Amino acid sequence: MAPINRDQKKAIILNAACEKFANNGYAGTKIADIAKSINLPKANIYYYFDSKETLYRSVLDSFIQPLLMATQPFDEYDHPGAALTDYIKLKIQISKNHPFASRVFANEILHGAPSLPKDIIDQLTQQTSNSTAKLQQWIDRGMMDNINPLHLLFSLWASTQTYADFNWQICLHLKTATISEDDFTDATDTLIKIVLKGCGITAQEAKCV
Amino acid sequence: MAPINRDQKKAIILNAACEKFANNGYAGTKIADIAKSINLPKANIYYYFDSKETLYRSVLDSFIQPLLMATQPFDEYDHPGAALTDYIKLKIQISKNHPFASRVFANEILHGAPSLPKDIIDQLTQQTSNSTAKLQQWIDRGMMDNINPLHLLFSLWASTQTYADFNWQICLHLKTATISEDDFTDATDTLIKIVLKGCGITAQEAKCV
DNA sequence: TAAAAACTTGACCGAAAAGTCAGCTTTTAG
DNA sequence: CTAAAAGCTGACTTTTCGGTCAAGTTTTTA
Repeated sequence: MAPINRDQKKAIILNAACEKFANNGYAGTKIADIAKSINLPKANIYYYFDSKETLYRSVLDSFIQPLLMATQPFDEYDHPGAALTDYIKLKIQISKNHPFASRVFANEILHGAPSLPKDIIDQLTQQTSNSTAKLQQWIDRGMMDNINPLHLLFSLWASTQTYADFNWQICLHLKTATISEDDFTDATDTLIKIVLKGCGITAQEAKCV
Repeated sequence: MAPINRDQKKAIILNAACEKFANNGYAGTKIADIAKSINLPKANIYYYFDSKETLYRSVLDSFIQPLLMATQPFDEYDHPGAALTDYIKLKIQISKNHPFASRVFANEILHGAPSLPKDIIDQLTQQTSNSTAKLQQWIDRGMMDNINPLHLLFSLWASTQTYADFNWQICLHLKTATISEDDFTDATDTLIKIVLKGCGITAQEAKCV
């Protein structure tokens, strides 16, 4: 018989929980449903996770790492075209690769982040400060138009995350059951085109992700 | 004693419900909490609304009208600059004026629109078709760059709604308790600037809302 | 191979919350 | 003025669901 490792099994439960939390929210999700979706008795879930809250927090936690990675282009490049191009690509990749976790996180923010640990909030705040500082620097050096950096970021977050968060709506209008590879490419290209030109960024030399 | 009008009282309950649903989601909201927030006994809520589901549906319903109004600029103008300028202004106004209902609606979409009536979905689909057709027309007439109209709309929706939906996050980074009038102005101006220039739209003659 | 450790689960418990209702008060109609 | 209609609510019922546990089985260890 396949020797199931404890961490592997926790990961299986975590994945199932992630999808359920994404589809139904925290309060709308029953532990029994998570269990049933992977053919486990409810009590078995409790052998691996202390409580519903712990399980939910673990799901949130699993998304923090990818989330924090995305700002890398702002550190890596000293050119707004390169940085924004890669940033948009990365953020849309996250929507594509973590559709459920993205929605759990979105749901969390939507409701005022009641379960988001303070240290994570601090890290996100710090990152945003760094990114806006970098943008302001580029503006000051005449490398891009005088665009409010924070509101630019808000737009980028919203426009990229929307492909995960409001997946239902996207699929409705794209008349498809799931967003295709091509659609993600279209989304990325369109956004990059609008944002670079819209910010008056000319030469770009992105490395491409 | 003040003669309580039935519709007025229903509206009061609806407002209270809207805020609670926005903050806690459908499953996370207790009828007793809605009642307590306006100092009514729970049973009184049930005198005006058959069930929690009915009340929730009514909240959703109340947001459909403002939502459908927003596309007016696409019918009213035959110039992408004018239309997009007013559209962005209108959409951000909605985030400002209906912060709770916006979030209830966002939550509904986030979870795959389980309670959205089919006829509303059809209306939204139809509107989107009209808007993208208009955009395509402007592109064909050389009035703007060849931008994928649907993805442009997705970005506009996301970027404008984010001020209501992810209000917590916006306030966190703006370091404020509530988004100020000036912040909304900044948001609007920034978005309009990026989008018009980003779409290669030159002359604009918006009426301003 | 035996004892300990790890894992599994059906049955149960208690709290929470949706929804009901009988009986009350207030308002309205004639 | 009175009877009916409308409005109100405390107390109750019912169901659902998070969480527990005792009694197992399987795996590991020595």
